[in-house]
Amino acid sequence: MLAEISFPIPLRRTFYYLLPEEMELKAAPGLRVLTSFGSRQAVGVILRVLPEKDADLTRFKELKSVSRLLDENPLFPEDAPALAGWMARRWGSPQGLCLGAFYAHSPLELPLIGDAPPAPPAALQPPPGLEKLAEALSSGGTGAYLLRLSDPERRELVYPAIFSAALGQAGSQGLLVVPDLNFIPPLAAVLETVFPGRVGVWHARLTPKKRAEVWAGAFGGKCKVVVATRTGVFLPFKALRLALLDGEHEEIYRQAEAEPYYHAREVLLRRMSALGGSAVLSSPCPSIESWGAAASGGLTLFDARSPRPRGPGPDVRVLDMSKYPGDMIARPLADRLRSAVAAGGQALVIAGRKGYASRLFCANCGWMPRCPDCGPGMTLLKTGPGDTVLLCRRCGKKEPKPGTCPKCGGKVFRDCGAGTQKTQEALAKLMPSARFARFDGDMLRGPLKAMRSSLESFSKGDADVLVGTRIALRELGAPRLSLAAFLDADSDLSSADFRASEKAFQSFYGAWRLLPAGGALFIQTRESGHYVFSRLAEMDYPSFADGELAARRDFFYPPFCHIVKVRFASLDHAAMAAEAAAFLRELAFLKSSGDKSEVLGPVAPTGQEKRKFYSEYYLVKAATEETAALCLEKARALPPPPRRKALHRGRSLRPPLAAAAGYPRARARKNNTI
DNA sequence: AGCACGCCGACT
DNA sequence: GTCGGCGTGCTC
Repeated sequence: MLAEISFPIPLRRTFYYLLPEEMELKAAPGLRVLTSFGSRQAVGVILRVLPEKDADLTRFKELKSVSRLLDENPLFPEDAPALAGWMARRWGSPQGLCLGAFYAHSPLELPLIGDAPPAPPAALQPPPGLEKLAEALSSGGTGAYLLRLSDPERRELVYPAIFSAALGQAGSQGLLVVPDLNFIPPLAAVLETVFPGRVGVWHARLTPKKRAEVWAGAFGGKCKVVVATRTGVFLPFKALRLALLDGEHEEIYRQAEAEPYYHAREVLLRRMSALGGSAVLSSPCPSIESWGAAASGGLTLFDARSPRPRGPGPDVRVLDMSKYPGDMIARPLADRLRSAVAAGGQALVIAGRKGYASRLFCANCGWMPRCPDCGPGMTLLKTGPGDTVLLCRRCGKKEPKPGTCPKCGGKVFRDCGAGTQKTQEALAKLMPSARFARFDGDMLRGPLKAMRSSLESFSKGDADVLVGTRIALRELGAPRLSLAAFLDADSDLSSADFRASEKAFQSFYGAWRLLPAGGALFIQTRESGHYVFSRLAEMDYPSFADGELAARRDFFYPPFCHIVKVRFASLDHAAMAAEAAAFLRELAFLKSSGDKSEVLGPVAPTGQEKRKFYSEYYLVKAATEETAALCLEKARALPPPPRRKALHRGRSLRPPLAAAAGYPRARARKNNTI
């Protein structure tokens, strides 16, 4: 008998190994094996056990034998190979890497499973409005729910009650996935009161010893609940009954930087459905995908916002920056900032993303160039030293920088858009005596201590002003917050991402929720006519989400289609064009498919003709998941153009360029959700 | 991914 | 003369 084995390597192939006779009966899909692989030993996972006659072995001179069977039972009762296969098709990564995500932390020798004490959880009264959800979860069975919470603080009340209701059965386990490392300690602490001594935490910064311990706790059942970051969706559980995804709209759940690509929300839903357990997606402002799923019945919506008689909420003011040409901080905001801080309040200032392309405007009248083809404001792009052009981030159109303002004839232009540092300097000038703290994306990467101390200085009240990027929002607890301001909402809105409006609204909404009734939310923009602002006044998320969903339907975007982004890159422009043309020929079948599937592009996002490196991408909007997967396969199967060895001679090219030199390689990946 | 092999420049 | 950097090819 043979075993078809998958290894955690970036290869889209599996390998056949001979099964020694004594393993023939024990071998089964989902079990790990130790084998010799090339010149080393490697752990792989059996996908299939098959007789020799069923495999095409003509290409091999000899078959190696499996050296050791590592497991007696699959680590994942939900069939990890099937889930990994689905992931591989859905996001286009090699199945071996997808499977590798599940098995990555499994020890060679599985831990002995001790008997877990069958302590019943402390029975908690479900919070008002959630009795039905608690009832549904406690009755067992399969379910997928969308939970709308009002304040972040309520999570610590609601989540323990939900887990308490769902995990009444002895041996059943729960998983709580959070978007941020900093959320783990407080949530683990409140769960600890329900399941004393049986709460594990899981994240990338665990020490090896702790990691092994929690892994074993989840696997063996000692952990009743694990509180985890994104990678927790791949943990093995003995009897997982409930998985709760906190902040389900957060972008962090999408892994797009390294293979395997995946979206933790979808993996979790799929996994719980395979297991026959329940999944709860929680957010104060659900993703439009989940909102759509709730509308179509895929998710059951529970609204658990506390009925708070807020009266008039915080003041929302959209400042049209074309009225304040040249100002980084408009006068009304500056005044309010000063008075808020003088009165002992705290202010949160959200700067545009660090390093984001800036916008050009006339210093005299505030006129701002817009894309003549599709409308949004154009961003400034440096093409060389002292050389800039205007770029539309939506369609990729480029325009020369105007010499004079077409509206007023002014000759002086300024650009806006500033990072957190520059912003802090400007604010310090405005309020010389204020104490500042800063929080941007870099701090998530840096040492935990630095991150915590920066946030704590604000949450404890030591700092008056926190300057940060959008991510500072979800980190925040601020006792005396009375003002929040977005200095440059346009950097979000002019993004090419079809999710731009959704993300912008979620940010505004997130800041608004942090504010007390007398507080104020300021938004600076040069796009005050943009439709997200028309819905800001009432801060009614459902009405925004309904409108957004309708727009997605009209313009055929997710969740109504599946998007495949295919990028071409090469040093050789002609070769790239040829490859792209070949790709478009392959996709000709879309037109005759009779559905709404279509191809957009090409878009050259960096688009610099003068550079020696070219790239462009296409967006395939596929009507079904299967069509999307097919397009992904077609892109991948494109014949590689002839290699040009000459380029590899002499001094070496750095890897990305080296890859581009030989192959104008097509890289494709699926980037929609649900 | 990892690992070996082979080609060249560099250094005891 | 070897050492080692990296480009290239292979893994049942």
